[in-house]
Amino acid sequence: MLEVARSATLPEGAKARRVYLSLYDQITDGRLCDGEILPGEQKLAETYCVSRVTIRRALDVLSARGLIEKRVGSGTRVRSKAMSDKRAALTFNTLMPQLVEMGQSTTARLLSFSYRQPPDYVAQALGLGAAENAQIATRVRLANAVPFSYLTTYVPTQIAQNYSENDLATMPLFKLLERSGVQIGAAHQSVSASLAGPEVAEALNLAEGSALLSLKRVVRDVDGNGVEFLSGLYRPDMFSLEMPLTRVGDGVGRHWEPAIGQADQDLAKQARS
Amino acid sequence: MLEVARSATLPEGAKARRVYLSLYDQITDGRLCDGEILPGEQKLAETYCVSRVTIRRALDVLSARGLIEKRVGSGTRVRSKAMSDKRAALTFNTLMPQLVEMGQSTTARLLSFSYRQPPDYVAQALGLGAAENAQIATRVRLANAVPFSYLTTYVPTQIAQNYSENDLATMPLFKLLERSGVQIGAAHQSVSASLAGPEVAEALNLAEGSALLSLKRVVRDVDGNGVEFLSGLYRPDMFSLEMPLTRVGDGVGRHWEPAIGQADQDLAKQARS
DNA sequence: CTAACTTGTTTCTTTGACAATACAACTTGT
DNA sequence: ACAAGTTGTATTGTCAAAGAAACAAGTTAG
Repeated sequence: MLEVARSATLPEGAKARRVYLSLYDQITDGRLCDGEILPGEQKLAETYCVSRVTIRRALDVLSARGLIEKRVGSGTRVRSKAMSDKRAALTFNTLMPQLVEMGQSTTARLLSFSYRQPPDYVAQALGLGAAENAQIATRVRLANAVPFSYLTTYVPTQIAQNYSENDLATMPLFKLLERSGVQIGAAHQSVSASLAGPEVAEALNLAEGSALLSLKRVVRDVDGNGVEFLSGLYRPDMFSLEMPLTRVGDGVGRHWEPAIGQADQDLAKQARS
Repeated sequence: MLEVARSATLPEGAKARRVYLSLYDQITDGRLCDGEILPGEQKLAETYCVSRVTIRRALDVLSARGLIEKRVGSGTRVRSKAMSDKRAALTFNTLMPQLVEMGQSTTARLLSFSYRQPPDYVAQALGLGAAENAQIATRVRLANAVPFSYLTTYVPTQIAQNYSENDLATMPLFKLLERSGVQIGAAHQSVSASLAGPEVAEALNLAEGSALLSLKRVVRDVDGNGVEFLSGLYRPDMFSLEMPLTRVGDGVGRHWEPAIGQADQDLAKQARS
C-alpha cells in the first residue's frame, strides 16, 4: 500500500520526535550553520542510537519545514537562512524583556482571567496570606501574528482593582500598575528552562516537549510589598536574554557585573556581525 | 514475565508523556497543592481519555520523582513540598554563574581537549579568520558529585598557549586567562533554552530531550579582540540565573536596569522566605 | 569508468505503547 | 461487618512505531 505523504508538523513517534527536536535546536541556535552538510543518515542513526528509518522520519519533517534540503547522492544541507531573519528581529534588549518599546509591535491574546487563590510559592513570594486571592491572568504575546511568549501574572486583588480586563489585553502590566499609582521598587528575576506541556505547546504553536526559556519575576513596591508575580515561558528561537558584562574589582573580589547603559551599543555591534 | 520496574526520568510513550507533563505542570506551578488528593486512576483515565494503564505509567514516574505519594486503598497525594528545598540548594548568584566562590565546592571533568577549527558562528563572534584554529575544550562541572553543567570553551590558539591541559581541569578559565596577562574587557552573554542531545544527556545524567538552560558568552579583551567563547548548558533543576532589578528613568524612558551590588541581600531575602 | 559515498524505496519482523478486563489487597466511612 | 472506594497485578489483544536488511538511483572523488 502506498504511504500517504503527510507533511506533518511533528514526528509522531517518541524517538523520531526527539531526534527532530534535537536537530531543530541545533539549527535554530546556530550550532549547525547554514549550508553545512549534515552527517549521512546512517551516521546520524549511529550517533543517536536509532535506526535509519527513524532518522528519516525526523529529517522528513525538517525538510517539509524548509530547515534542511536533501539531495540524492549528495547529502543533506542546512537551510537556516530563511529562519535567521525572523529570529534576529526579536532578539531582545538587555535585561528588559517584553517591554515598552516593543509594546507597539506586539499584540497580546488573553487566554484566561480570574480571581483565585494563587499557588503557594507565588503567595509566599508576594507575601500574601494563605487565604488571600489574586488576579490571575494568562496571556500570549505575538509578534507579527507569531506567538512567542506565554505569560501568567499574579496580582494581589487589592491592587488589581485599578484596571479592566480589557486593559490587560492591550497594555503591558507595568504601565497599568504605574498608572494606578503603584510605586514600583525592586524586582527580582530568575531565569531557567523547562519543557512545553500540552497547553503551552498549543498556545505557542510548538511541538510538545520543546525547550522553553522560563522566567519568574517578583516585583515589589517601595515598601517591599509584592505587587506582581510574573511567570513567563518564551520560545528560545524567538527570544533570548542578552546581557553585556564587565569585569570589575581587584584580587579576590574580582567578578562580573552587568554593564548598564551599554545595551544599545552592544546590540548594534552584534547586528553588524 | 515480570515487568522491570525502571525508574525512568520520563515516560516513553506519547500519551503517557502527555499526562505526565500535564500533571507535572499542575503540581509544580501550584494548581495542585501539596497534600491534595488526586482523583482516582479510573477517574483520571476518563478525563484524559486514555486507559488506566497509561495513567499509571505517568503516575509511576511522578512517584519515582517524589512528586506524588501513592497509598493502596487510600489514594494518591501530591508532595510538592520536597522539590522546593532541593531546588533552592543550588540556586546561584546574580550574574556570575560558575564562578570563583563556588570554584572550590565544585569539581570539573575534562571530556575533550583539542586544537581545531571552531564552528563558523564561534569564529565570527571571536573575530577569527576562516582558517584560524582554536583550543576547544569540553568540561562537565559537578557539585557534590552531581553533574550540573556542560561547558564548551573556545580560545584562540595564540592565547591558549599559556596554560596546560591540566590547569583546565581544575581552575576556571578566567583565572587562567588573567594569570596569562590577558586584559579582560567586556563580555556579552546570551541566555536561552535548548534540549539535551545524546552526548549532553549522558554527561549530565539526564534523559535525552530534557530542557536545559543555554548560555553563550563572548569575552573580549580591552582592545576588542575575542579571547573566549563559552557555550554552556545547565540543568535547570540545579541552576538558575538570578538577577535583581530596579526601575529607573522617567516618563517614556522609564525601564528596568540590573541592580548591582545587591545580590547578597537579595539572595538572603529569598532564603528567608 | 570505478569505487565509495549519498538519499530514496520497499519489505518484513520485532518491539512496545495502549486498551480492555478481571481480580486481589487495602482503606475508609457508614 | 459491609459497601464502596482506592491502588496493585496479571492477562490478553491490537496496532503503530521502530528496527533491520536489501536494493535502486543519484553524486562525487579518484
